Parts: sequence; structure tokens; C-alpha cells
Amino acid sequence: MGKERVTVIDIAHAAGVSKSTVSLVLQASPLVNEATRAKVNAVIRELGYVYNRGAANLRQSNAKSKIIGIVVNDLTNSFFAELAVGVDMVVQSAGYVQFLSNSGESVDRQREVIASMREHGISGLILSPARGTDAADLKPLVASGIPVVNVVRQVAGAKVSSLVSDNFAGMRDAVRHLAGLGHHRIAFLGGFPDTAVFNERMQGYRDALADMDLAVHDELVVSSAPSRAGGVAAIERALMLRERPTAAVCFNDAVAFGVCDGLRAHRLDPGEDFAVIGFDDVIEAQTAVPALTTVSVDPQGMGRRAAQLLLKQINAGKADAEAIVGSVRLVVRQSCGSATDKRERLSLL
Amino acid sequence: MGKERVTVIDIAHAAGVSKSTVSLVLQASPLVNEATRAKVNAVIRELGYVYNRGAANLRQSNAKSKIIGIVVNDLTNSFFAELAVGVDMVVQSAGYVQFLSNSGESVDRQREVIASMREHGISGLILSPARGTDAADLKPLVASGIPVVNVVRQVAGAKVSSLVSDNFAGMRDAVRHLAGLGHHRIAFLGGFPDTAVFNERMQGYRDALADMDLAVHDELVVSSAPSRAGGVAAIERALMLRERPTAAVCFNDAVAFGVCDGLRAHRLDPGEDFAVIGFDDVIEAQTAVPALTTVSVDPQGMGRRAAQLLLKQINAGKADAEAIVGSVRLVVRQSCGSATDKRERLSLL
DNA sequence: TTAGATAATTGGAACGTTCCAATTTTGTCA
DNA sequence: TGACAAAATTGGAACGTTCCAATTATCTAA
Repeated sequence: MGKERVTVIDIAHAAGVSKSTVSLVLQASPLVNEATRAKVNAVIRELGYVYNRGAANLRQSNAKSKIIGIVVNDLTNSFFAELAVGVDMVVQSAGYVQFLSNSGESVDRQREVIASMREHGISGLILSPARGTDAADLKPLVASGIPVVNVVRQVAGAKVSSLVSDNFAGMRDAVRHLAGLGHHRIAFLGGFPDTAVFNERMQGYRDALADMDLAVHDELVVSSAPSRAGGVAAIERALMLRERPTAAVCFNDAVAFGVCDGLRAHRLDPGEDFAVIGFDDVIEAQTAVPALTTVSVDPQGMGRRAAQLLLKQINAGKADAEAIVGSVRLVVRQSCGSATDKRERLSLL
Repeated sequence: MGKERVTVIDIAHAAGVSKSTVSLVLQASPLVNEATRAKVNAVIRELGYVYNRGAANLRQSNAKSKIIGIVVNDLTNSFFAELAVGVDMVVQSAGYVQFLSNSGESVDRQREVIASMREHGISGLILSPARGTDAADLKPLVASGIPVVNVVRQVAGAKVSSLVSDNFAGMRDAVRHLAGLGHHRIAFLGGFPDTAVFNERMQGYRDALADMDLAVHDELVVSSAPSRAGGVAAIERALMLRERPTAAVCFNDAVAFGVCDGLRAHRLDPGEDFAVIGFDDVIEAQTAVPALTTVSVDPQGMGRRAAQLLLKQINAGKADAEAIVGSVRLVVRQSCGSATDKRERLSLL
């Protein structure tokens, strides 16, 4: 099959023009005559030419490579998959192409993939940092003038833009809602305590309890892996307490689903016998039974915003870091058995 | 900040050697003296040099670019996310880097991303084709000698390797299992009938029913989107039948979870009042309550195998298409209320 | 010593593109 | 028709690397 690569020179030859003209056509320059353009394009199609972006990049090293990198810390978590999809949407429509990698929560792997991306000449990076990422890891990137946008998690001391959700307010609203429904013993389930996100949400939890004149009971805080399995384990522990909680806010939706599973294993009906609130609003939160009350973060929207922010910085040339805190909204569904909810359900009948 | 790019020549200059020597060092050639290598490496680190893979590729156009592309049809489906993670594992350890894109089930988008990948000089492609992909879409790729491995779905007439799971046997085993437990009315829920995967599974369903001397009732086949929401809708319809089914095999795990949700909404207990079997064995299948009985496909393993197959073809140079059908295994858990299962549960107490 | 082998190093051409300055073609108007 | 402007085209240099053939430095053994 086609062993030899077809180059711009072959095209020029076949079309009876110079390589410069072909180049102009490729860039859709207005300088070239309409008839010539048509002929060149015809030859291009005929010979099956494929543009060599590597060579082009080489020449215009100052310009941008039209690749943006994105690395997430856990692709198997649908939150991040959706985030990536959101990024892809805007990146694509801006004529860029996405280079997606998964660090799997390993800083070493993260370092590797970022290095590899640099070698390929990305013009910007969207990073959901692995746990334990140090500002020094990002230093060389920003030093070489490549815009970076951190999402979901901050990296302390890194001079890059960031887009995180309002963890504090989200959790505060969730707890207030439960307290408003009359719950006194509200557990905080799931998540690793050594992360900034955990601490922000925890702060919101404590703050809301204080607000509502409820005591903070340390045994009601049960940390675990931020996964479905972690949620099962956490509720398991919480139900072994002498004084059981009657409601829980969860570190994220995955934990919340696990909690629902665990409740059922104990013959408790989530939403009826026990109120559960999640965090993230992943896509299944709406269709699960009971539909999950959760703090909506809109991962796709977050991805879109991050991409827009990055593109803005790429186009501006200068990259002055801005820290954006995305607002967040409690979506009340069935899993917390609210009055509002029952009314809604009735009205649907 | 570092405006000027550091090149191999700068390194050569600073280290007092020629650019050729620096190049040799970069390639870890045994030809270069140990002392020189050390010095050059020191300078490289000191000046913050980053390798320009584009330029390298340009020179050694015959050789491989160390990029492999992977495009999936729905990244938000965790099956594909895990597949991608599996691919990443082996691709990474072979020194390649992964270029992941999402076609979102659109052939146009798929065409775009594949074109873009070609321009970037991928040395191989793993493709989970969007619905409606035509053999002609892959033609130019294979014509230019780039190995392609199709996963999950075949593309009729395309002369590329493929790796699909044994849909027929998997579904057949699932139905046999249910029939063996005494179920007579077994529904087939979810999936779009215009796909090859659907038809293979359907064939397994019919075959097993015939095997077990059970009648095929067309109303027990309810298609829907292959998603959680689709599963809810499908069981909803199935429960409206005069003669209800007592068990269901589902197109995939997402549908199965939706079916469980739908059953609960009708106050039916999945695993007790109604048997449910999924397909795929996504990660949540184990931790869900009830744990899902399902046909295990091991998406990560499939990704790994696909990547190995692709690398083999890349290294071999020649790409003779081979079609691999991955074997598949019924994993019995709680959701089908089997006798085995109850025994297991007891033994755990 | 020195011839011969081996180990290290090196300059220049090449990869496929874009940019620049220069040239040729076409168009306009007196 | 000539003079000038505008439009279209063009050759060559450059981007950062690798490869090749050629050169120089170092070692070995008689």
C-alpha cells in the first residue's frame, strides 16, 4: 500500500504550482486565486495527502500547536469522564485537539504524562491534580509560558489559574437543608481527610451545624475511600454507633450511592428511613432510585468553563492566574425525603 | 520567563560537544562515553531542555511516532473509561503515549478526530466504532499502513483486526442459568436492535430458550437506550404486561442497574422478587446492593489485550487482520437469587 | 614505537512545512 | 499603448532533530 508519504511538494508538482502556493491553500489564505485553490484541493484529495502537523509546528515554533492536554486523576470516576467530555466540547469547536491522560492518582505517572505532553508541544494544560501534587511539579510548565488551569483541586503555591467548586457553601447548604427537615444527628460520610476538598466540605458541615445550634459529634464523621465501596463501609460503621444518625451528607455521589446500598443491606429504605445527600450531581443521580438529592457541580459545565478559561489565556498570550470558585446548587430529589419532594411527587401523579 | 526555546545545539554549546553527541545521549546510545553522557545530561537538566518530538519525528519519518490513538464512542459510559485505562496501562509501559478522544457516537466527529490523529502521526489506532461506521471510513488509514484494532464492535468489511467479546455465549449462559433456577418467563431488556452486538446477544437469548424448551415471547423483548434511564423505561414496560416476566437478562450493566431501580419503584426487591442479570461486569457490579449477577467482560483486560495486539502489529510492521473473540464468564452474585448464592451468603455469616 | 583496531565524536544533509522578500501576472486608467 | 497598482505566485532559508559517512582519539599487541 501507499508506502511513500505524499508531501506538499508532490502536490505542487501534480498541480503545476509551487509548494508555497500549496501551503497557502492549506492555510486557506485569501491571497490565492480561486481557480488555483480548487485545482490544488482536487489534487490533494486525489493523492490522499495528509497534513504533517509536526513539520508545520517546527517552522512556526512561536505559534500554537493546536493541542491542549488534559490529565485527570481518576478516569474511571464518571465525574472526571464527564469533565473531560465538557473540555472536549469547547476545545474541539475552537479547532484544538485534546490529549487526554489519566494519572490514576499517582504523582509519578502524572509527572511522566505531563513531560510527554510538553514534548509533543501542547499549548495549554488542564489538570485535575493527583493527590500530593506539589507546586514544584508545575513550575517548569509555567516557566516556559504554557498556560495551566487546575480543576477540582488546588495546588498550594502554584501560580496557575484554578477552577474549583464552592465546597464550603455546597456542604453548608446540604446540612442546613437536613437540619431544616428536623434531623439532629447528621453524619458526614466518606472522603480522605488529608485533602483540601475534604476539609473545605468539612468546614461547611461544621459551620452549618453551628449555625443551626446543633452539636458536632466527632463519631459522626466517618472517612473512607471516595467510592461506592467506601460509602458502603462508611454507613456500615455509622450504623454501629450506639446513637445512630438519621441522615448523612456524603463526600460525593459515589459515596452516597454506596450509602444507599449499605442502608438497603440493613433493610433501611434510603429517603424514607434515612436521609442521604450527595455531592457532584453525576448523571446517574437523576435516574437512580431514589433519585439522589445532591449538590450539583455540573462536571461537564465545569469542563467547559475550564477549557474556555484556558483558551482565553492561550489567546491572550499572558497568563495571569485567576482563581475561580464555581457556584454550586443543592438539587433536592427523593433521597432526603423532604416535604417539598413529597409535594412534587404528588403533583406528578 | 524562558521565552527562547532551548535546543540540542544550545546544549551542545554549553557542554562543549557537538549536537550529534547530544542527540546520541538523548537516544541513550551505547556509543557515547560515560563521562560525556553525564556532563551532557547535567547540562540538559540545568538548562531545562525539553525534547522536541515533532522535529525528531520529522527526520525519522519512517520510524514510529510513539503515539497511539484511541477513540471510544461514549466516554461517559464507565465501560469505555475502563477500557481506555486498560489500554493506557500497556501502552504506557511500552513507552508510547495515548491520544484519547470521544466520538460521542457521531461518525462525523469520529472522522474528524481520526483525521486529526493522522495529522499528528499516530502509529496505531484502537477504535470502538461509533454506530454507523462504514468500512470506507477506515480505508485511508489502513491504506497508509497504520495498524487499526477495532474493539467491542466490528465494522463489516473493514480489513482490520478486531477484539470483541463473545456476546452469543455470554447471553446464552445467562439465560440458561435463569432457566436452571426455574424461571419460565425471562425478558430481554435494553439495547438498540440495529446493532450487531444486540443481535449477537439476542441470538444467544433465543438459542438458550430453545435449548431449554422454553417458548420465545416477542413481547418479552423490550429494547431501549443502553443506559440506566433506558433500563428504568424497559422494566416499566415489561411490568405492564398481562403476564409479567419473573426474570430478565439485560443488554448491559447500566440497563441492569436501571432495571433494579425500576423494580424498587414498584416495591419489588431485585434478587428476591425478580431475577436480574447484566452484561459487562463494570466495577460497580460487585459493590452494588444487591451485587449484580452479570456476564464478565473485564473492560480493562479487554483494553490491555487490544493494546497488546496493536503493539504487536506495530512492531511486526505488517498488519494482517485477526479477529479475536474474547471469552466471557457468568459471574453469579446476588441479583438473580440463586441457590448457590444463598448458600454463599449463609456461609459468610 | 607503531600499525591496526576500536571507541568516540563530528559536520552536514535531510525530513515537510511556513515565512519572507522578490518576482511575475493581471488589471486599471489615462 | 504605457505606466502603475494590485493580485498571485515563487524560490530559498529556516525550524530542531536524526542519520550517515568521515574524522579523531584511545587502546592493544607485537
